[in-house]
Amino acid sequence: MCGRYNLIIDAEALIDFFDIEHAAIEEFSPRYNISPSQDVPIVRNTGSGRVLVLARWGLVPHWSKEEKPTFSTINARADTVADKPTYRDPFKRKRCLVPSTGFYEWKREDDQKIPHHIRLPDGELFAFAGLWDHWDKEGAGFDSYSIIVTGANETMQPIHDRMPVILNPAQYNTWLNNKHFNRAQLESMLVPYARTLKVNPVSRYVNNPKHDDAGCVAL
DNA sequence: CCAGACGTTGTT
DNA sequence: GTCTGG
DNA sequence: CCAGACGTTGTT
DNA sequence: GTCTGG
Repeated sequence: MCGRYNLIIDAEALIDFFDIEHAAIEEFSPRYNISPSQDVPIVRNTGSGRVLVLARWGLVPHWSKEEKPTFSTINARADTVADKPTYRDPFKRKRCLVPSTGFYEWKREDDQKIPHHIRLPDGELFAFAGLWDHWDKEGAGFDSYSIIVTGANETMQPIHDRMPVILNPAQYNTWLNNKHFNRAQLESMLVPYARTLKVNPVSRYVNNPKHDDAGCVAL
């Protein structure tokens, strides 16, 4: 599972790394502690280039009567994403990239839960495989998204048995091509990350969603 | 047919 | 214990 | 994911 | 909107 992550980078680097055609966000400050329900940058493909937009973490299906779903949609299981009513259509036509520089998982030890920060070897930018949808009510709509999760890879195993799907840059175009749907090809991308990750225990400071500074990635 | 769910994880 | 808010 | 609330009425 | 359960 993935219920908290960070995006410690400035807008310029984000736009550069993801080859963004149009950035539909006013401004962006590095985020150390992104929580569900918050508006966060995601990358979508419009057909004429990639756009960076703000979307709410926790996918609200277009058919939802309420502005908030009555069930958790922050994550979608890789093995059922093609079949679940909430994710089936987004999987076909509304795939997105969710930029990140690291995520947090809580390791259970006895009766304690110790937060860990997981990132790429050099803390570089990467992307989770995501799905989005648009909810609208009398013109007042918004975009929201979910992060796809799968089993843990070798590095993650000691911490937690699940992890978010991390895509490689070589896969971005195929994942974002919402005009072409090949279920088997797309599902083959939703696997545990093949490379080694860096895992560090951090202070419980990160536990509080109100905290959003460098203290979140320190011990 | 209509009503009600639509999700994930962890724990018992 | 369980739900809501961030 | 964790933190924090979890309730009602009447009065200012 | 669409599927499942009754």
